[in-house]
Amino acid sequence: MKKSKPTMQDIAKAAGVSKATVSMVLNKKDDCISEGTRARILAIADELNYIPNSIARSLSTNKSGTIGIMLPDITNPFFSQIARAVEDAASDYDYNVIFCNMDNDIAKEVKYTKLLVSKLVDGVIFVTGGRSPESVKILENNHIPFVFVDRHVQGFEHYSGVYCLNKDGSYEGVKYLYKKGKRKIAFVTGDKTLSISKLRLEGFMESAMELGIYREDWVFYSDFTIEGGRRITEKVVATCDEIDTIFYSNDLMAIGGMRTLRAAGIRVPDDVGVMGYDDIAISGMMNPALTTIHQPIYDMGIQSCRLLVKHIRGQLKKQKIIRYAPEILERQSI
Amino acid sequence: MKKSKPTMQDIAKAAGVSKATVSMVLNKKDDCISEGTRARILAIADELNYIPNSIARSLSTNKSGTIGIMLPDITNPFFSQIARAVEDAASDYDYNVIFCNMDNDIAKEVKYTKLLVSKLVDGVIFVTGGRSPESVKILENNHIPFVFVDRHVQGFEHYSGVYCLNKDGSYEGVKYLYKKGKRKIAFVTGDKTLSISKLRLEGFMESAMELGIYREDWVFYSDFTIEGGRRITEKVVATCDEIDTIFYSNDLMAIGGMRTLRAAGIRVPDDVGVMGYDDIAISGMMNPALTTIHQPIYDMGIQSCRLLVKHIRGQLKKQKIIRYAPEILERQSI
DNA sequence: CTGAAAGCGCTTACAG
DNA sequence: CTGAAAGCGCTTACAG
Repeated sequence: MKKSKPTMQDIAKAAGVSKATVSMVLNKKDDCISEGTRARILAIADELNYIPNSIARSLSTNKSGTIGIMLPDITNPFFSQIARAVEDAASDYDYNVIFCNMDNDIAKEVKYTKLLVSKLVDGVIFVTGGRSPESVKILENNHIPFVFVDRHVQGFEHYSGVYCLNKDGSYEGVKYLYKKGKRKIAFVTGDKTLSISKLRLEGFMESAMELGIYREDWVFYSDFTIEGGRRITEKVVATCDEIDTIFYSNDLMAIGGMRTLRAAGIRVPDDVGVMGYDDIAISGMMNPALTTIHQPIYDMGIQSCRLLVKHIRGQLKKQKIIRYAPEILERQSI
Repeated sequence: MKKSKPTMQDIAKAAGVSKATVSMVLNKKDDCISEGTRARILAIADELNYIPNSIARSLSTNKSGTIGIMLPDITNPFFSQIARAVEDAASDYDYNVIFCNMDNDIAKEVKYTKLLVSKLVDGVIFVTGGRSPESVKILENNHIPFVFVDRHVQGFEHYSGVYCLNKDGSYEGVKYLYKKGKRKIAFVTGDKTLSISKLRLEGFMESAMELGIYREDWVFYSDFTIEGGRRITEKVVATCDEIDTIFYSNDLMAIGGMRTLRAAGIRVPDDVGVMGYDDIAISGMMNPALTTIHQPIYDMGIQSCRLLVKHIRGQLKKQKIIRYAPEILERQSI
């Protein structure tokens, strides 16, 4: 029942050595410490339930042992999956992870970035295609390594990141739909300022044009949420009743959309087919199960963290970009 | 282009004052600093893009400004919702949050707890009804405040926590089903070692017995995941074809279960009704939309963080428990 | 094989 | 109104 946490000093006193010696054995830099001293120190540390003060450690070493992950919203299954992967990988390297919900809000982004800098995070995973390069610049000025996942910040295309080829996904998606006999395809894209929105739209347009089925008035804009999907689908239903397929550029919108279609008495896939993008965990549970573009979300998270750790350790001379290929996952909504 | 982060010393030198003075103005404890000095210091700090080193600050103040949240799996919508709420509330108080995925693994739990202690977290939100009190004891020994959410650790029932009355939920749920004409109800409970599993089962049993519809062989055990729901549902379908309802003790299992029922050609709600528990965000999007027991998940998260902060600030003399009442949310699966 | 000492960047009484 | 000094709990050359 000691009033406060034991320190190295306490152990040192009890063992009759200096705290330098204690530090060495506790950090396994004890090549040259006698077996007896080491055993004694270890025993005392154990008995005292000693837990090192890593804040003090950080102050000397200038490393915090924590990384940050900045994402739009942990509640979105896509991001929680990434966060999970990052944390799993980080944990293997003995890093903790601080998460920050940005909500696509630049002010929040900057505020959090500064907080992470002040906490001396060793690196950050950036999963928010902020319209503003400000936060990234702050990181750079403070020499904190970062890697993008899924989406990058404008002007930082060549920095380290892990992506899944977005343009290819929607490009191939349209081809698949065409092969399935679909000719009247509406496309719903997300937040215009995001690189992934643009890329997915580009892929759609290119493919649809090549096949001669592109119609400008069948392209709709919404945001990447269930609510966004519901809202825009009402509009799609109201404005064009001749379409045979809705291709949503993420699963969350597709899920919201299917709900709206159902409420409107439109059957999926009989009356209209629905295609998603991402393949979040829940998509296979929908009724009908959602046909979508699969991305290896978990793997992307793992790789991003490994990449980050390499940067932190200085094992990478230059920026590195990892690209995955998306795959069409056929289920029942087409 | 300075090689390393500017410190208070740098500002002090540039302003021709001591770092004590700089510290005071930057921390707004500047009642007695002349307007001129303050302005000068602020201007220099701004020009240098000074970001305080909060690690150093922590070492002096013995507070880290971060809290930890320990949960089973951030990928589970229930927990990501809590995590989101906690982070929102924490952010209002200028706390960062570190999240840890426990996976119901005691070894991980203990490891993470020590890590959080070593990082000097100011408090922790504990959302994992660990079978073992070990982690909680470590927290206690190190005088780190914690509050439970949703589930508590055995033997710590009287510690601060935020709960939704679990027994009441399933108790009322059965009554509701009975009122709907259901008499042959199978109940699927989760991990036996968790307090919420026991409580929900108790509520079910009590209610079913009162109504004279309890059948021991209609109680099934699985775990709180989609996969767990799928697996157990196969068994339910195989062993009893006379049941008219399956009451799952969380939504994730119900969602998995509906998938299995569909695959088996069993229609919901026509052939068998399905009832969930939790009301996670996705439940309303299912087809049929899931009838479930609503819990105010987000609010619970917010309250837990506020409670924690009060503990941290020493504004609470004793432990405090907040209880919410669950509500039946009628949708279409019954 | 081990200790004394300086330093990491702050905060906080205490003086003046 | 402001500065000098000690201290937070570690790590890390450097001596011996």
